[in-house]
Amino acid sequence: MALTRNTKAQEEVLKLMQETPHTLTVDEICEKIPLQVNKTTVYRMLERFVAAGKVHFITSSDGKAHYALCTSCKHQHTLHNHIHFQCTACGTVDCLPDKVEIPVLPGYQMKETQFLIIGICTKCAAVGKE
Amino acid sequence: MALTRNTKAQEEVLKLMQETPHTLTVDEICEKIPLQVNKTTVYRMLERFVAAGKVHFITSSDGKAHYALCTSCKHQHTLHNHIHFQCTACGTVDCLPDKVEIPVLPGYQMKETQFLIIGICTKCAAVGKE
DNA sequence: AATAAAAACGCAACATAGTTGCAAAATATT
DNA sequence: AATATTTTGCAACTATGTTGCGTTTTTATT
Ligand SMILES: [Zn+2]
Ligand SMILES: [Zn+2]
Ligand SMILES: [Zn+2]
Ligand SMILES: [Zn+2]
Repeated sequence: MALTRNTKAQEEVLKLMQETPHTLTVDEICEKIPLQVNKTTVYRMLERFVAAGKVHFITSSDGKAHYALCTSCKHQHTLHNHIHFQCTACGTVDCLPDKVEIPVLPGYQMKETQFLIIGICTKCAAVGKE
Repeated sequence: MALTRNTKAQEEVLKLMQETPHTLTVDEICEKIPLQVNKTTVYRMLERFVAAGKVHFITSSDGKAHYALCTSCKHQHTLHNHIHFQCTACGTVDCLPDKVEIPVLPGYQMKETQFLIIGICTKCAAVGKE
């Protein structure tokens, strides 16, 4: 399932995601985008991006979906073995360059992976020490 | 924050969790428990269990919380480095014995970890091959 | 056993994230 | 320009989880 049409809304969302150094929730996208776009539209758009392998998402511990462009995962679209860090102080969720060794699980069929570490990010930790 | 009082409801929930080989959601607990317990009560109960280090939870990719007793994590209550497997066929989420090497992240303060692999579990994969 | 304090519970109302159906608008194709 | 298909907006809805508050249960004290 690939993207078939170019729209202003899609362009804007992709541009915002390229310019943002961390993951974004649907609400954040709706807020920060210069164009007014309905949340349902953003949900369905992201669904298409994920299906096309352009975007992946990580579910934070409180159950919200955070979306990011697929940059380090050119070949394996589904098995994202990089780590995500959720900061409980500033609320951001980041894609980290650090990767995890995915173990072999005989008998299981892996489709997707989500590695999440929760804590205080470097910025917030630095502020705390001042 | 430790448990201070024993109640029928808490006993039943712990017993159910001990007897169940996979994680449980709050709704599943409310359904399967022989005693009628309000969902708010179960939520608060699990919150206490988690704070006491008796229980941990994993958030599935669709944002639901799945709870399990802490068995393999006697010492480090928060950093659960075992893997969780979410089956998209039967919906179950399991604690697997397989563990992940948690990388060192300089500058970050880790509090909690959630490692999730999504796919088809051994049981459902076997059924598919018949 | 009666009393009192604290913890746990139930209920209703609420908050939020995400979904669905359908009609309208935008895009690509002829 | 006409047509077919994709994408969008809206409103209503579902589901998970939370909050406030009054009541009940548990436990400790008298
Ligand atoms: Zn932070
Ligand atoms: Zn990522
Ligand atoms: Zn299964
Ligand atoms: Zn577990």
